[in-house]
Amino acid sequence: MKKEKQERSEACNHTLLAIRDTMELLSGKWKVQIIGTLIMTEKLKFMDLKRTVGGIGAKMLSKELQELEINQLVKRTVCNTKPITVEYEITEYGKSLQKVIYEIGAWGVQHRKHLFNSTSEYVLLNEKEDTTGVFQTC
Amino acid sequence: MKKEKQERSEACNHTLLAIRDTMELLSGKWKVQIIGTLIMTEKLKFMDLKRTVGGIGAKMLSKELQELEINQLVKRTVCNTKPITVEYEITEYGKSLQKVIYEIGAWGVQHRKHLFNSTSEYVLLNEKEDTTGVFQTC
DNA sequence: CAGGATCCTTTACGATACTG
DNA sequence: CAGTATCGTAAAGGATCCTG
Repeated sequence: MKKEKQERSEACNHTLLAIRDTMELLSGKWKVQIIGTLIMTEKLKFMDLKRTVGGIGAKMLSKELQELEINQLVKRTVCNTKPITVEYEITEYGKSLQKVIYEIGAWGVQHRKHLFNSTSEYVLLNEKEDTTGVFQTC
Repeated sequence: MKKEKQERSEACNHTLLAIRDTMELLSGKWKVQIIGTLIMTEKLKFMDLKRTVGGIGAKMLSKELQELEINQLVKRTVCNTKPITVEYEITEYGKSLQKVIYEIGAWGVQHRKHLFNSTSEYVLLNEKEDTTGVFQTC
C-alpha cells in the first residue's frame, strides 16, 4: 500500500470512529428527538416533554433522560412543588449538537418531499399519530 | 393556547416528525458508518467495505446494505467475475446525507477532545480495536 | 408527578454452516 | 465471493403497578 493511501485510510478510520462515538451516545429510539425537543424549547417539565415527544412512555423517557444527563447533554432540575416536578433543559454542551440535530431534521424534511415527488403511492411514515400533545413552552 | 404558541408548536412537531423519519432510515448499529464509508470512498467491494467498517459481520453488512439500497441511498453492482463480486457505492441521493454524516463525525471528533479535557479518568470508547483493515479504495 | 421495580415481548445482533 | 438460512443470545422497548 502506498504511503499516500495509508494516510487517507487513517483519516477515514478516524472519522469512522468518531461517527461510532456519536451514534453510541445518540443510540436509542428517542434520544435524538428528546434532544431536538429540548434544543427547540429550552426547559420543559417531564410531562410536557413526554407529550411533546409523543408516543414515548414514561419509563423510556426517564431512562433516556438519565443517559443524556450522564453525558452532560441535558440538565435536570427538581422543582419545589407538591407533588414534586422536574424540569429538563439542554446544557451548553448539549447545544453543541445543534448542527447535527438541525441537519437530521432538515434532511428528514427534504426526504418527505423526495418521497412525495418520486412515487405516487408513497408511504408517509410517522404521520401525525397521537398528537394530542399540548405544548407548554414550545 | 395563544395562536402564536400554536404555530410554534406545529413547527416543532413538524421537525420532530422529520427527525423521526431520518433516524428510522439510519437505524441500526452500522448504517451511518456504512454510509459514511461510502461517502468517503465511492465504490467499494463487499469485502473491502466490510474491512473498512470494521467489526461488522457479513450477514449484518449484507442486511444493512439491502435496507440502504431499498431507500435508494446506495447502489449495488454485480461484477462479472468468477466467483461473483459486488460493488457498492453511494447514490446521488445518498450524497444528500453528506452534511448529516459530516456533522455527526465532526461532533464525535470534538467530543473526544471534550472528554479528554474534562476528566483525567475518561474512557475512550471504540478504541482502535481490530483495525486490521486494509483500505483498498479509501 | 417523577421514576423505580417487575415482567414480558419483540427486535437486533451475531456465529455458524451452507450454496450458486 | 456474496449472500441466505438457521439458530441462539442479548438488548431494547413497553405495559403495569407501586411509592415518596
